[in-house]
Amino acid sequence: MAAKRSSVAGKRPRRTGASPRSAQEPPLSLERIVATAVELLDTHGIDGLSMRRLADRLGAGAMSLYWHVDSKEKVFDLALDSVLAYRESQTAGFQDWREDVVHMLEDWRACMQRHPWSASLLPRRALGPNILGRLEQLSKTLSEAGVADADLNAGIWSLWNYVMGATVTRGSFDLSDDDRAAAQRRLTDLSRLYPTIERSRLLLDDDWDGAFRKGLDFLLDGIAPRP
Amino acid sequence: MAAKRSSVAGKRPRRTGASPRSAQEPPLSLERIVATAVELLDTHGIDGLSMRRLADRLGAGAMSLYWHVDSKEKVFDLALDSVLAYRESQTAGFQDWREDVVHMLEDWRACMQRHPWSASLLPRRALGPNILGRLEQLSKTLSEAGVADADLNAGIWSLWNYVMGATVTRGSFDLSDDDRAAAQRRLTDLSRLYPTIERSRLLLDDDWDGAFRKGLDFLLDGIAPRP
DNA sequence: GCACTTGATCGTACAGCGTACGAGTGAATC
DNA sequence: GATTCACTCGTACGCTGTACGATCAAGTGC
Repeated sequence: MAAKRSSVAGKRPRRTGASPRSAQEPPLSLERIVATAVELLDTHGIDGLSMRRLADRLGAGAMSLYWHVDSKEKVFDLALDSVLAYRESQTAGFQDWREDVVHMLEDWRACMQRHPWSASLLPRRALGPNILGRLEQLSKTLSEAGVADADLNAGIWSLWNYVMGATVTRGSFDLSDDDRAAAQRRLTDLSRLYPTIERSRLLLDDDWDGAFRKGLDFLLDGIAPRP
Repeated sequence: MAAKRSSVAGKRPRRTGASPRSAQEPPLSLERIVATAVELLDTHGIDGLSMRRLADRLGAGAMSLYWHVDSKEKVFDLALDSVLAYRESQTAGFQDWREDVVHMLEDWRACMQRHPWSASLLPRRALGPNILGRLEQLSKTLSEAGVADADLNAGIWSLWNYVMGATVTRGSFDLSDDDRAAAQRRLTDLSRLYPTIERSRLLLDDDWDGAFRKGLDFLLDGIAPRP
């Protein structure tokens, strides 16, 4: 069971194995597999990724993937974490800790927005290095800002939850133009049932970025250490 | 295409059709299908629901389901919304609007916690009546509490996102005892990489309810109308 | 040069999936 | 008695993830 390969790739390239492939096709590697999986996910969505398709794109046989990877699940986990790579310098070091947090979380959200399938992968137990790294960064920033120890974990989690929720919600509520028209019609029909929603145009408003920022401010108002 | 049945069930029961089933087996109905799907999801998880299995449990042939339901996707949508049924009276009418909101959102979260598979279904475009109803209730409460119009939608979304995120996060971070031990070990190993996380025991803390409540308070602090 | 191990690839096969299609059934209606 | 309607279901197709074992190239020990 499990892959035969140890977690790290062998050092020497060891000229490619049995494959009589198109001669100069590069050999399989975890990196190539993950990168191609992301490609496939981006273009064909979460149902468009199958092991056979993935292997095809790599010019390999389907079962060859399993030497590098335990299972399809693992491919998903790796794809998710790979998409969340980050450079610390980009998102920290401003004057204000609030600004730091906003940058970090907006960047996180932007990453996931670029790869809409990633939201579907969130409810899985995947703590890759990038996810943990971002958590650490957030945690450190809040801690240094002077948030009380008793509030620290709750603060981290609430920010975290907020970002997760925003990306998940966006996936389910961001409507295509057709959907929008249909929703408009349906909502008008149903304005008796949902008058407040209808009046505020909650479902039709599409300033997601603005709303995200505003909600973040609400949250930070509550988290900020009291004088 | 699509189901031949119109959205509402026929009025007369019209004694059961061709099926030579075990005689007094009740006939198929949308309600029975959805209820059984939820059962199956609860016991076997999201991958445990297949149309064949579902039909088996109902004492029917697999293809019979498709007269009542467009596709498996639809079953998911219906199952999700059915689990989110609510009674308005249970979650509103307290003195304080904040208390109302807390009750509503804690109830929402509890519903989803009872059916862990529901978190995986969130990133889909499913606006069932129960989801919309709860949104409406939240929206109305905030509006009546005097939240400024300009802040209203952002407030609703941020609360919404927070709850969504909390249920999704819980799914991915709530560890079994074995996991917990492994994480403990791994985290200690990696405490160089993630010192702040390690020190705050962020991943080991399991007072989810408390943290949820606390984060909600942070958010409500920010949303509350200023005097 | 030869046997053997190791790293990597792949073909075949299996069980299961969602569902298109069309046939079949009994009751209601004309 | 013929027709229509509401509903059920068997078969079949193309697809899925992956277990198993065969295969081959390069490296190692003699």
